[in-house]
Amino acid sequence: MNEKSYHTKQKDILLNLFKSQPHKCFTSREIIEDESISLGEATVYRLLSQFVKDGLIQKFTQGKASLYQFNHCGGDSHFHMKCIECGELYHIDCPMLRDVENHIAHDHNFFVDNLNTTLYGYCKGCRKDT
Amino acid sequence: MNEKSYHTKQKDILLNLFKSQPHKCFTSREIIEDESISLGEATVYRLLSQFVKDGLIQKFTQGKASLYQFNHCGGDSHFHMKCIECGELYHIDCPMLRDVENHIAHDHNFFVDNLNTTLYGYCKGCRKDT
DNA sequence: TTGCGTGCAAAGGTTTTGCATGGCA
DNA sequence: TGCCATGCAAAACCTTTGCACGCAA
Repeated sequence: MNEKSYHTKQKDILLNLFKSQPHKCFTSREIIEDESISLGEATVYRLLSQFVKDGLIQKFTQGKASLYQFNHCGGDSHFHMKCIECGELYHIDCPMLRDVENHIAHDHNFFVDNLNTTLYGYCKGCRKDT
Repeated sequence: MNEKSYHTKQKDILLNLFKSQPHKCFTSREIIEDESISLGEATVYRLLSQFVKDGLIQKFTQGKASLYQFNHCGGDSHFHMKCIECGELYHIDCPMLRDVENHIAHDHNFFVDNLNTTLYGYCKGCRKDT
């Protein structure tokens, strides 16, 4: 809107972090503790929510902590899968899952928001422990 | 599996709360502050995560707070979908979703645990607000 | 110069953990 | 009687807020 916004060094630094690893999900902690960045805690949170609002990055909540990721392509449709055992987060971008979304929408009248959805389960390495 | 577990008064009290309002979502705070229950804070959290693990209740993370709700359906295989807008929980049991599980397992090496997975999105009635 | 942005510290809220006691089997 | 469960308090986290100073325009 008509918000006055300054262009600061900190904004560049943080945005470049996301751009440098556009497929990586960052936790706020990870960013705050990054020595090569060294931004104030409050600043990180303020910039993150600002970026989210501006559509530069995406936020999704996973349990207690939030994850942030560069938004490479506006409506990029992919799912997240989190391993219950090791905690690793996986991305899956596959045409079949789009079909699933459509199927659920048409046959079950539910419109999945894959940005807010995380599939839980076990990854290849952790499966044996089940 | 070979976990020793005692049957306690507190477990009954908490489980009965969920059973008494099987469609209601409770926040941890709500439960802790319920005078008629009066369970210790730590106990509530411990029992909640225990119930979740046992499949007795389901946990949803919506924004900051976690929500807990009775899980009517024992261990059978189907997915849950929760409307972000109205909070209603839907069940979906459809052969296609089994195919999806298999697909993810075979082609993406991830083994979805549908008991712990909830799809978030908008139901038919709430979709217009999106 | 103006006033937004930053960083520090403190506050606020949720969940976890340590430890002594209580209660089930 | 063993040993898990409970409850209290403290700790551990994540995130927000207040405030003085710094810095962009």
